Amino acid sequence: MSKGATTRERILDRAVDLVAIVGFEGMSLGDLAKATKMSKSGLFAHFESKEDLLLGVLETAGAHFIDTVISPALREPRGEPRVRALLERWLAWVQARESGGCPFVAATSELDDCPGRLRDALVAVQLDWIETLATAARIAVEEGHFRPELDTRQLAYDIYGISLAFHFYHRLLRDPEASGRAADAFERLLEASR
Amino acid sequence: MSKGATTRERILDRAVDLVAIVGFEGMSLGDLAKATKMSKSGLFAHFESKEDLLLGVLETAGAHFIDTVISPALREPRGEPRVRALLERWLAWVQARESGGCPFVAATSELDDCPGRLRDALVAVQLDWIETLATAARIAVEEGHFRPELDTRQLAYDIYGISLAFHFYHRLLRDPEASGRAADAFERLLEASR
DNA sequence: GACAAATACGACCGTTCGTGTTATTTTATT
DNA sequence: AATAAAATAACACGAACGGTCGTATTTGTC
Repeated sequence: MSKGATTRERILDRAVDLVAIVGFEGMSLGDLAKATKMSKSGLFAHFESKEDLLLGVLETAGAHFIDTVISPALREPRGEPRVRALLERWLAWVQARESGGCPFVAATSELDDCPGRLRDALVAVQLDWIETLATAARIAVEEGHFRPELDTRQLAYDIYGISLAFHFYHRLLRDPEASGRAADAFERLLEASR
Repeated sequence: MSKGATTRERILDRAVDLVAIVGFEGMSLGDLAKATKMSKSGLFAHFESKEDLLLGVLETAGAHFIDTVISPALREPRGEPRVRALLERWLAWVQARESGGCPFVAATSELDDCPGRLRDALVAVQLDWIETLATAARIAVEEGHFRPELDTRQLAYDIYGISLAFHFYHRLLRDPEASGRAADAFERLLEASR
């Protein structure tokens, strides 16, 4: 791989962290230049525009998400264990970034009213995630772990809610019981799905 | 009331709407000046600093929230009807702002990593809301609508999650089934609480 | 109607924004 | 070692940022 591509990746990796902390709009090229110890122009030469850079950030974050949340969970046995792994990995994904939280959550509030490629990319990532949850649930039905008539897309919604509530309790309220609350809600949800 | 105070309120009202759309960091004094048809300096004379203005925005939004969500719900009969009203009013509060959504949700991602008066004010509003939910649930236990051993603070967490998932489904994904999903989740939650 | 206070304005400050252009350094190839 | 190419830096730009200031206009009081 060329040095340019390597540098580009390094920039995007730092940008993902920064975006999670200061938000999409909040991250300036100057900030990112300092964080990467590059000049603003040297950094910017790797991208056509700031929107292009931010698209790269979403892409990179998506790849990280797949690597650290989805792929490991998919290696768990089909059925309930896999569903369980998906939530647990997601919680860990949020907790691992002690400052910033989930970059997709951070991006949502800023982009939900701004039509464009950035918003589209974010929606695509979120739909993929929800689809992954629903599919894992459907497999759990097939495996006989969950009730046959279970609405798996509704289950995906429910898990999504538990995740978001955790994110807010943990990061805004700094509630030490956040993960306990999430676990409690999740166990009851699984129980009701069997 | 003096004319100055009236103008200040008018500014803050517009600012609440604007903040919900473009976010806390996203709203510039210039934008707000245009939205209020005032000069930037004439507008700014009503505030010590931008942080002071944003604190006013949080305060104003909090007052609106109490008027349109909490107070009407508290007029419902004690117990389950009141709990139900709280969620329904919250969903309506989000849907009413067709652009922007809930200003507190918008503010959270931007402020959760920025210690200061703004963050403190936001946390206070959210804690009040969660407290309100938990109290309504506790009353429902007293009234015999819910199980005596119900963990009412956990129920508040669960409702919080349903609300957030709705916000994201509705505003980011533009899912037309968002409110149906929320209703479904809520009914099951109530059922399990009885 | 005069006058003081309250309110709003336009012009402007220094800074930073995203984004070009141009020059210098680093890397790869011969 | 020389040279072409790639990568980075330096610098400049117009616009917008939060914020200040002196002045004009409106307002309420006598």
